[in-house]
Amino acid sequence: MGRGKIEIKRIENSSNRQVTYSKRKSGILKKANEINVLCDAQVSTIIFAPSGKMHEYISPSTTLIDMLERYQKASGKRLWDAKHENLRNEIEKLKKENEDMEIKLRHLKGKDINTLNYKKLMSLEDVLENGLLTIRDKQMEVYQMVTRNDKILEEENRELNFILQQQHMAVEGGREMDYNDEFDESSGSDFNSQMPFSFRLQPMQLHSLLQL
Amino acid sequence: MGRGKIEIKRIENSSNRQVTYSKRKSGILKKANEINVLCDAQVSTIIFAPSGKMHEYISPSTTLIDMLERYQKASGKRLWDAKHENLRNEIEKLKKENEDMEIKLRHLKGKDINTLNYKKLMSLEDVLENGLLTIRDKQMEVYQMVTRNDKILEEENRELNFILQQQHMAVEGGREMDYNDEFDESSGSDFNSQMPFSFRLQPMQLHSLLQL
DNA sequence: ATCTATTGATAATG
DNA sequence: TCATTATCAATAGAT
Repeated sequence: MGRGKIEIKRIENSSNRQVTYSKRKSGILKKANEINVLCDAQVSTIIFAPSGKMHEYISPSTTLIDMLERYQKASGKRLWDAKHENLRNEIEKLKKENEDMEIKLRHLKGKDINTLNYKKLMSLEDVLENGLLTIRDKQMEVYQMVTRNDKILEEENRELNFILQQQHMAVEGGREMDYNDEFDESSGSDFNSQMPFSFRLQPMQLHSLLQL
Repeated sequence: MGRGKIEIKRIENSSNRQVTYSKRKSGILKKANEINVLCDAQVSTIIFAPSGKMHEYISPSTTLIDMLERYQKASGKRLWDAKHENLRNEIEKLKKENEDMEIKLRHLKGKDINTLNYKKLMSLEDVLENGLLTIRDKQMEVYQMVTRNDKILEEENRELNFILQQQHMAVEGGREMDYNDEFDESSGSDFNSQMPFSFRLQPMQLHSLLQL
C-alpha cells in the first residue's frame, strides 16, 4: 500500500526503517483503538522501537493490569504469579505458625482445653507451674531490690538528719563559722563519698521497674 | 476500506460486529508482525473479544514478561510491583505478630522476663494462675469421669461374678437344667437392662481421653 | 512533515 | 465460516 510493494523483511536502510516504523506504529495504535470502538474488544498494544522508545495503546475501558490478569487466566501462562508464589507460600507458612501459637497461647490461658487429653493437660500444668515459679522468683528478686533500695534510702536519711543536726548545732554554737569549710567537696568526712551509690537504684530505674 | 466507508463507532449489528472483529483482529496481528520484521520493533498485542476469547501477538524475539519489565521501567507505572509490595507488607505484619506471640509464649513459660517490670510480672502471674486453675479444674473433671467409670466397672464386675456364681451353682445343682431358660433375653432379672451403660465411657473414649 | 500513487485491508455481499 | 470484490485506508517513496 504505497508507491511500490515491499517485501516483509527487515528494511536495511536505517532512515527508511525509522520512517516506516513511525508510520506503521501509528497505524497499529489507530487500528487498536478502532477495533475497540467498533467491536467492544479490549486491546493492549505495547511497542518498543529498536531505539528503546515505547509506545502503547490500552483500551480506555480497561487497564493493563486487568488485561494481564485475564491473559494469565486465559492462557494459563504465568507472569507475576510465579514471582508471587514464593511470597504466597511464605504467607501461608506464617499464618499456620500464627494459628499454632495462638492455640498454644489460648491453652496456656486455660481456654479451648476441652479437646486436650489428660496427658496434654498434665504437661500444660507442668509448663504453667514452671512459669509461675520463675515469675515469682523474679518478683521476689525485684521486691528484694526495692526493699534493699529502701534500706539504703533510710540509711541516707539517717545520715542527712545527722548532718542537719550537726549543722543546726554549729549554727547555734557560733554563727561566724564558715560554711564553705564545712561543706567542701574535698572534705574527707563527706557522706557522699561513703555511700555505695552504684548499688542504689536511680529514680528512673525504679520507676520503670514498677511502672508507677 | 471496503464497499462503503464506516464511522468509527460501535457496530450495533451483532453479527456484523463479530465479522468485523474477526477481520480487523487478524489485520492488527498481521501488522504487529510486519512492523516487527520490517523495523526490528518489539510488539506485544493482546486482544479480548467481548466474548472473552483472547488473541495475542508477541514478537518472537522477546517474551511478554520481558516486554512488561521494560514497560514498567519505561512508563514508571507499576504492574506486579504493587502486588509484590502488598504481599511483602502482609509478610512483615505476620512476622511481627509471630514475634509478639513468641515473646508472649516465652514470657508465659517464664523465659526472657528480665526486661519486664513489676506490674507486668504481676499480670503475668495472674494469667498463669488463672490458666493453672482452669487446667486443674479440667483435670479434676477428667479424673472424676475416670473414677466414676471405675465404679461402674466395679459394679459390673460384681454383677458378673454374681451371675457366674449362680451359673456355677446351677451346673453343680443339676446338669439337666435348660440354659435357655436361665439366660433368656426376656428374663426380667437380666443385669444388662439394669446397668446404666449410657453413663459409662466406651473404651475408645477413655483411650483418647488418657492417650494411653 | 506533506503529498500522492499505489498497495493492502476490509465492508458488503453471496 | 469462507470467498469475492468494490471501495476505502494505509503507507512507500518522493519532496
